[in-house]
Amino acid sequence: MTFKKSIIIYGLAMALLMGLLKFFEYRFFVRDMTLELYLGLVAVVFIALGAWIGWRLTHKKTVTAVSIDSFSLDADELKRLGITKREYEVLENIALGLSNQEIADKLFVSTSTIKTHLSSLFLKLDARRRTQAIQKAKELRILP
Amino acid sequence: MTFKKSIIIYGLAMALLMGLLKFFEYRFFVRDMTLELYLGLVAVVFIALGAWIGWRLTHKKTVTAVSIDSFSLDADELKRLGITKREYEVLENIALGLSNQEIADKLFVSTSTIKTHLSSLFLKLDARRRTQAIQKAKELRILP
DNA sequence: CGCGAATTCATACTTTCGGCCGATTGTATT
DNA sequence: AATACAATCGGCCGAAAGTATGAATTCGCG
Repeated sequence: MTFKKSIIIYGLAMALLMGLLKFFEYRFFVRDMTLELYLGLVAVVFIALGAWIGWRLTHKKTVTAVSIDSFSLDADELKRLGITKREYEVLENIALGLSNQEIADKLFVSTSTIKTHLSSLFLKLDARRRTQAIQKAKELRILP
Repeated sequence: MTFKKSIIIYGLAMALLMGLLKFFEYRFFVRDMTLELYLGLVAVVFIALGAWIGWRLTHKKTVTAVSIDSFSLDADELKRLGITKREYEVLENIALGLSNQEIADKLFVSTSTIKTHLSSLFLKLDARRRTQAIQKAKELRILP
């Protein structure tokens, strides 16, 4: 459904571009436009199209996700805070209301490990309690 | 750091592309390659570059601003669950990440009272931990 | 007024959390 | 090889959270 639609849209866009190409080609021969300028125009147009396609392809999913829960993780914020994958997993799970033991079982590690990850998280989020960590994470938009 | 790196990478890619452009231009004049073929090549290359840039730019950091926090407290739900005013105040404050002591100070009562309210809340929300209570309250849309 | 619900508090007890150590392993990076 | 970091685990200890129980108030409402 969505895929077919995309194909059609991209096809139409391509056709339009090809038309533009021909148009410019015509002007090229008529007005003796310089080759460099012509190429520059083509390059700019196609780089824009490419960027647009890239954006569409990678943002399709995000857009639908947004309509569902209006949340998209900001990976930069995570990097800025130095929060690792494993730490983030623990963060997600305390936000679900799980205890250290439950998270340990879920992630197949010991509670000691969970505690270590939590301690790191508290440092990085400047929190003293798990509830505070959840709150701050939501403010920073790294949790829904 | 990462930003600067990106700039450099993009710059190098651009330079490379420009070199290719010149190379093809040269071949165009020498070998009398058809204009269409030349343009096609340019188009393909730049569309690829554009797609790549688009992918990089959007995949790196997912920024989604939209979310018109439309939260309206459902008083009916509170009544249905039998949650009292005071209990709800405590619920709000644990969601802010406060400790029992902090809530007690804020509401001018003792921690014993906070604990009592929390126990009632846990019963009514079917939770065993404050984090779980917060999670369930959000699911029930009685907390933003 | 009197009844029930809400709010308050306390004491004793168990469980969970969090801080503060230290340690090992594996994986990149240099 | 050396350095850095992520991920793992453990012990100890005090603080916080949560359970159970009982009881004293205050407040709304018929």
